[in-house]
Amino acid sequence: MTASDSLDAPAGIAGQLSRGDVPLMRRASLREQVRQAVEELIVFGKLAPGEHLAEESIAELLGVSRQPVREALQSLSVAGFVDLRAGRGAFVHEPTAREAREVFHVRALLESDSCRLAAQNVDDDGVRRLEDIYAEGHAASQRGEDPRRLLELNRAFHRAITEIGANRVSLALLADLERRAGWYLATIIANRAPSSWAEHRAILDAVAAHDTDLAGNLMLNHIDHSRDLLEFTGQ
Amino acid sequence: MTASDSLDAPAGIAGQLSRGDVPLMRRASLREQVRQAVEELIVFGKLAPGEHLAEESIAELLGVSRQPVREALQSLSVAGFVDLRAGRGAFVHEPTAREAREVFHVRALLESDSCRLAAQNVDDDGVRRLEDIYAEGHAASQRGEDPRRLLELNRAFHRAITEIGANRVSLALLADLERRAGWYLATIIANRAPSSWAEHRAILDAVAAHDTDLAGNLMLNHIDHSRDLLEFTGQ
DNA sequence: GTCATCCATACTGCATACAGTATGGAGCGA
DNA sequence: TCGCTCCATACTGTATGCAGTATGGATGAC
Repeated sequence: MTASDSLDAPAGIAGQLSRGDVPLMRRASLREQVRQAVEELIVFGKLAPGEHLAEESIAELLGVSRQPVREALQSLSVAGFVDLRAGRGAFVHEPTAREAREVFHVRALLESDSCRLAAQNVDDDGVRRLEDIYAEGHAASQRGEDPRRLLELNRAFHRAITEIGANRVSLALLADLERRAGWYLATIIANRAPSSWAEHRAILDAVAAHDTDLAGNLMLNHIDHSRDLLEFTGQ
Repeated sequence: MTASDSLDAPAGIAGQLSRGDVPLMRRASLREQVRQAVEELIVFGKLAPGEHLAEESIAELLGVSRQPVREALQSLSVAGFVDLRAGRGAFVHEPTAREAREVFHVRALLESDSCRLAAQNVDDDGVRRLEDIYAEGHAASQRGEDPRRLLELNRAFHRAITEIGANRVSLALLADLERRAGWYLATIIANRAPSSWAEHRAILDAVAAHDTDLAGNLMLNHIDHSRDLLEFTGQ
C-alpha cells in the first residue's frame, strides 16, 4: 500500500477495489436464462413460426418448472418473438414481409438519429472503442466465422454507436428491434457481412469526424441496404 | 329472411351476424387488470416514485394472488413504470429530467414520422375519424373536464394519427412511450390541453391536405412544446 | 463511541397444485 | 354423407407452498 492510498481511501479491500471489479458468476434468474434459450431456438430456426410453445414441454426441455417459462414467454411476447393467444398460450410469431419492413423502417429512424447524436458527442475514447469493434468484426467477417458470432459483432457495433449517442430510451428500444431484425436476417447474415463492414467503416469515419449529417445519412442507407437484402431474398 | 340472405350465406344466426358483432364482456386476464390498476396508481401519484411494491401487499389490495401481480409488475417494468431489482422486487421508477427529455425526443421522432405517413395514406374515412376525435377533445378541454379524460382524448388523437400512418411496429412502441409521457405530464395536462388542441387542429388540416412535410414538422413542434412545458414546470 | 458481526424478518424466486376452458374427434341423428 | 352435439384431453390461468436471500437493527468487541 502506498501513502496516497491511505490518504485517498480507507484501508482494506474497499480502498483498492471498487464495486463490480470482481464479478461473481451469480447466474441470471431462470426466467432470463429461459428467455435467452427460447429466443435462440426461435432465431436459429429450431422452433418454426406458428409452432405452439406449450409451457410444460419447454419446462421439461430445460429442466425447470412452468413458472419461469411462463414469464419468459410473456417477455418474448413483448419483444415480438411469440404471440400470446388468450387461453391458448404462446405461439412462435409468424413475421410478415410488411412487418419486417416496418421493423427496419423504425430501426433506421432511431439508429440514424442515434448516429447523428454519436457524431456530436463522440470523444477519443468512443472512437477507440468503435475502432476495436470494427477491427474485430471486419476480420471475423472476412474469415467467415459462424453466423452467431457475426450477428453478435454486428450488434456490438450498432450498440456502441447508440451508446455513444447516449439516449438510453432509444437504446432500450433498439435492443429489441435489433434482435428482431437479427431474426429476420439470421439466415442471410453470413452473405451480408462483408459489404456490411465496409459501410460500418464509412459510418465510423463520419462519426469520428463529427460530421452529423453524413453520419446520420450513412446509417440510414446502411439499414436500408439490410432491408433491401431481406426483400431481395424474399424473406 | 330475404331471398338474397339465403343465397349469400347459410341460414341461421351465422347468416345474419358476423364474428364480434355481439361482444361478450369476457374480462381481461387478471394480470392485465392488475397491470392497468397499478399503472393508474402510479400515473396519478397514489404510488410515489421509489416506493417498494411488495407483491403480497398489492395482491391483498386488489384481492388476487401474488402470481398475476408478479406478471403485471414484470410487464410494467418493460414499459418503464417500475424497476425490478434482483432479489428485491419492484420499485416505482424514479424518472429523471434527462429520461423525460429522451422519451419525448424518441416520441417526437416516431410520431412525426407516423404523421408524415398519415398525410400520405389518409382517406376520407380517416379524416372523418380525426375530426370526430378533435371535436370531442377540443370541447372537453374547453369544458375543463377531469385530467383522466383529457389524457385519454389526447392519446386517442395521437393514436389515430399513428394508426392511419399504418406502421404497427411504431404504433406498439408509441403506445408505451405515450403512457410514459402521460405520466410525466399527468399533473400539468389540464393546463396544456387548450393550446394542445389548437395544435391538433393544425396537424389535422395538414394531414387532410396530404401535406407530408408540414404534417411531420407540426407534429415535431407539437411534441417539443409538450416537452418544453415539462421542463418549464421543472418536473 | 465506533465498527464489524450476527440474526430475525420480510420478501422474492421457483415449484407445485388446482380449477376452468379451448379444442378436436367420437358418436348420433337427419 | 353431412352436420350437430357432446365429451375426453390438454393446456392455460390462478392460487398456494416452500426454500433461499437481501436487509436493517441488535449485539458485542475494540
